Amino acid sequence: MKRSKKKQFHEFMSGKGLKSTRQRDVVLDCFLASDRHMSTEELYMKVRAKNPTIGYATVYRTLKLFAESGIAREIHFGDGQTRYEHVAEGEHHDHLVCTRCGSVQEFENETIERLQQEIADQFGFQVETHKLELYGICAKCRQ
Amino acid sequence: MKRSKKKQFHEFMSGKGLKSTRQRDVVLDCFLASDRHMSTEELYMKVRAKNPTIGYATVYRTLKLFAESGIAREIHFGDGQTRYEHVAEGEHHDHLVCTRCGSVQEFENETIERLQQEIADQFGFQVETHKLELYGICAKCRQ
DNA sequence: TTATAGTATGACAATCAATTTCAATTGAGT
DNA sequence: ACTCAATTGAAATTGATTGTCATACTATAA
Repeated sequence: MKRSKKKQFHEFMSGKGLKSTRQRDVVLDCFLASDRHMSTEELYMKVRAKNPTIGYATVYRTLKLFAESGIAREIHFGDGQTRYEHVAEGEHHDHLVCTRCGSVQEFENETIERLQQEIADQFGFQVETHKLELYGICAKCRQ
Repeated sequence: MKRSKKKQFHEFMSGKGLKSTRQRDVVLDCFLASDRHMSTEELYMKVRAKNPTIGYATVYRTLKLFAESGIAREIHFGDGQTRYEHVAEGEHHDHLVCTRCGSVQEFENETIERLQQEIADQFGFQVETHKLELYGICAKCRQ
């Protein structure tokens, strides 16, 4: 699956007449090798470890390309930092965000998805994406 | 209901030993007289119209107090601007955000709320708040 | 009402994430 | 290898938000 994401990204790039570079490959590798949720800064640190000459701006720019190409998605948890998560084709997942330790648990629920669709239909609204986040205290922190 | 929000805010303030001032009253009036979703800048403009000497920082600070007091809630739609919405006691509503015209439609759905609770329980997660937003094209923009 | 102590204010500086600028470099097709 | 547009890193810039600080104000006590 990592193979296919690389491919997806490279196809997107060449389709747009954009170039494949050393730096972008490093950023891509770090991203694919990472946890699902990654702040730009976290990724920048990993990239630095591999190649200290790569600049912050490049990481920002490359992450935007990931989002455009569809292999990543921007997420905002309201703490002022943009994060990126991997996008698995067609799959949607939502988040349980612990407000104490910051951990993020994912979940999926088909019934909710369907209800969302119904609601949107009622309003004549055409859904493109959605965001569902539950904030609270995770099991570990509650002990 | 506006009466009670004013009261709620003033009780919060005096309970914390904070003071009621001309400026805060203006900001509060503008907020209560406004649409449900308001960026800080929009509110600042309205405040300015009433009293041009009130500064940006005061509006920011006052909105934070609104959130603390429970009469308002911060919302983030991912466009880099913090917005505030009115909080009606106990009520939760979710959003249909049009990515074309920026309009926001609210909705409520009890079944979804219940499912969220069930999911959280499965993970031993204690929900404090949640956020559900559907992004797409609104009926008006689709025509 | 006046004094008093602590809070609030506005102007401006500072911060933080994110973006842009720009001169120098590099990638890909010819 | 050559050309040209795309890319890069460093630094400057933006835009939102927060902090600083001297002055002004509020609320309570006296």
